[in-house]
Amino acid sequence: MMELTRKGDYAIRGIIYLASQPPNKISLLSEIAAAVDVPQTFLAKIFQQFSKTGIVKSFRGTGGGFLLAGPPEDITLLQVVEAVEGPILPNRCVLKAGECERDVTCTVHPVWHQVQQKVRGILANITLKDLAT
Amino acid sequence: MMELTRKGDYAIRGIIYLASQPPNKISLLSEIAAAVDVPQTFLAKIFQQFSKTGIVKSFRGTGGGFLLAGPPEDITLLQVVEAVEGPILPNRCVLKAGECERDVTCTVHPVWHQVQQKVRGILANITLKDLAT
DNA sequence: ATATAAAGGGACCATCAAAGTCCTTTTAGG
DNA sequence: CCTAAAAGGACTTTGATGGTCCCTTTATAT
Repeated sequence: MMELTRKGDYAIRGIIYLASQPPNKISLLSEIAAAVDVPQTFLAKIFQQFSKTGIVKSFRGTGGGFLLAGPPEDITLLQVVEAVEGPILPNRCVLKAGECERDVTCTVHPVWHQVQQKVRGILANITLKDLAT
Repeated sequence: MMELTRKGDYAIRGIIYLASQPPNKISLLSEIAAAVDVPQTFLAKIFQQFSKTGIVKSFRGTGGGFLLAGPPEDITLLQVVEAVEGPILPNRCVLKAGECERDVTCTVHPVWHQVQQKVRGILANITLKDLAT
């Protein structure tokens, strides 16, 4: 359980590639996809999400491509993962009150909350600088 | 991401019910299913897994049913979750070397390992006694 | 011995999200 | 205005999740 999806996996690989490039070097999607061995069309979707959440910048047309939106040390693994996988919610009832019918009496609730906090803490402490080669 | 499946959710509810019963009181599957509001046939599968991993004892025939295999304070949430959901593996490459093509060079690997350790630690610290009402 | 009450187990089905493809549109440069 | 890129929508495929059904085994009670 608690497995990262393939999408998350690809996302991390792709953005680490970006982070490993010389600063301001624009990378083509085709280039990234080939380098990290991910289907280009699928990676495209992933980078669109990156672009929307603002952790990468994209440029269209000739000479276009992708660029990290900030220095690698400012982008955390948490941001990357949550950008494509959504928020980290070990159990449906962790955040959204009301989603858990057993709401008030749920003794397990605080445990999942603790898990969530710990995991987010770990991921928030790792930056792309730590991960880039 | 990192969501518990419904199976895991049901499993926890079911076993907490057991843990909340008087010691040595045998509970029927039908009774548990009704109490925790889970389809009985589905819960049956879950308790079969519990039975296999040895955290509950089952008795067949008239007067049969289920019983916690030990005192609630000896059964951890980790055992319960892993019994039905399998081991906690945030990323495919965490445990099984070789499953990760990028093996040796994978800088993310240690991060997932850390996540795994923390989560297991939290869950291993919670027993059914803590959770039962 | 036989009827009955339970769990065990296998096969099966439905639904939904993950994973991936394809095609058209928009944007920018040469 | 042609070409190179990303953006975006629609679609398909695949597999896991969630769940049902039915038959078998085991045990008890009459």
